[in-house]
Amino acid sequence: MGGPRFEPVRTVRAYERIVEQIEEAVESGGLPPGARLPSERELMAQFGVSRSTVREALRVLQSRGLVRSRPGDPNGAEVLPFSPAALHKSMTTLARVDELSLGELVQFRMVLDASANLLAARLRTDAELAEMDAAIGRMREAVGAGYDAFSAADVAFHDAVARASRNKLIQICTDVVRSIVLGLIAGKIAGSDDREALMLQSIRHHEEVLAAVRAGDGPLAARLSRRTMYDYYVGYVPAGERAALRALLE
Amino acid sequence: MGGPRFEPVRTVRAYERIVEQIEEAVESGGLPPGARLPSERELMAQFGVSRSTVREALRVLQSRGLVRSRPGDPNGAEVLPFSPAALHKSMTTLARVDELSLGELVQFRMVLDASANLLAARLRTDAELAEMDAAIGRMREAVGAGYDAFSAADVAFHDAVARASRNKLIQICTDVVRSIVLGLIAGKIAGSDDREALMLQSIRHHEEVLAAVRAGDGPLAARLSRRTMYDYYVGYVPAGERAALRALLE
DNA sequence: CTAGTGCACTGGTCTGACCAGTAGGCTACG
DNA sequence: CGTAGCCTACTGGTCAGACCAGTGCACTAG
Repeated sequence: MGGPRFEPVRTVRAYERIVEQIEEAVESGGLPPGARLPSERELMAQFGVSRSTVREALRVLQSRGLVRSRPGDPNGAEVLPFSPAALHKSMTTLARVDELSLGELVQFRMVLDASANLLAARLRTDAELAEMDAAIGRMREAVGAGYDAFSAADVAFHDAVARASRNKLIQICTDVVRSIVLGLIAGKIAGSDDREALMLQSIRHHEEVLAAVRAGDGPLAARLSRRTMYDYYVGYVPAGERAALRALLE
Repeated sequence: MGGPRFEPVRTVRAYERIVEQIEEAVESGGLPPGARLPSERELMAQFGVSRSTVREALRVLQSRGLVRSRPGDPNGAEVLPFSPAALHKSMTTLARVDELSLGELVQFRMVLDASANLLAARLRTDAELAEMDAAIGRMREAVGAGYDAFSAADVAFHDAVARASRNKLIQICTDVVRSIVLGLIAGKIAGSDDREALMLQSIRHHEEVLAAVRAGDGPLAARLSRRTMYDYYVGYVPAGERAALRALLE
């Protein structure tokens, strides 16, 4: 030992260098959302590579949701505002390939929603309370109108709570995980016979949660929200996984 | 209104179709990790497109962490086991471009870690307890040895807790968010004067958390873990954001 | 039996071309 | 003078064919 410690050289593809440079420019704010990249032919001159290489770099950036290109657009690729689409994609992949069970997903939603409620109870504004109230109103109206309308109102309620938590990470993860869960149980719902009873129960539960948030009782709101979600989804979760969900209920 | 509702046609790029097909094969298990894709020249025959198109598709799949290709490999691209690398990448991007503050990240870690502890207290095995114990032991040894060793032991402890929660989503998000947080505060640490005091306090806190987990008291473990993390990171969080963190402490 | 050498093949990159789109200027018509 | 429509100069999407450096494997010479 001793002497100079050599480290293995990592050959870096040309297109990767391009990705890095553009990514850096976007993330540092040098290329704000809405800005345009030069055209591919221009980029190939600036980077001193061929168009194939430029295009491979753009494909990567595009798959990460950083830019979008449109054929014929004389302005070149457009820098996009961040969207959790890439996050969503990778989490969906995770759910599909890595045996992520419905139980784990619901459990994670319980964790997120409970935390959102805990924070919302302390930080919510009157406008946000009104928003939650309105969402519950729409849930009530949608009982006879079918699952889609009901689910949309339900989503709106939880979104309002997540926003009131003031934590973007909670908002985004809530959004991503929820859409995966809804995708997994889609189709298993329409056939349910006691659907209306479940809706009415869910509305009652949401009202209790909202009351706790309004009263500023975070721990209570968190506990109630876990219970609400458990009752709403437990029917879709395999019996063997339900114990793990119950572990989150005091 | 009425009549047939037309929806805008979405032109689908050729490379996107290829991505979809291969993605589907990977996610459905038709191409398990370790399997090899045909070579690019073979793929271009199978899909009936040019090599550039095949390559753009492979770049996308590669940036999503599904496959890896290596020049000269006579077997073609390799299908990878899922790794949260893509998740990590998009969350890092989120943190950089979307003004994700350190406060939000730490708050999210508190949520995740508390939930992991809550679950771990109910589900942990003796082996996992031993692992946590060993990690605290390494933290103790590392007090004099510098921040890196201490931090590594600390990470090991939280990883053990996350694994004991039996929820992969919690494990992965914990891992991703932690590395972002550590990246953000890297460098602000070495200079700290009261570093050793902070370490000793942290060890004491971890011991209390472990005791609660061992006793099976989930709510207590959750509360203590939030406090532990708050005390450890509050010094790096801007004063204006600390109130939001305290909202998570009862 | 082994050490070494080719060879056939891989992915990475380049060149140059064609096509279908788009935007914006130009023209001819009202 | 105003506008509808065309024209052109671009764009990105795709293709074909080529070269190179690197790899694994079979074959061969010792």
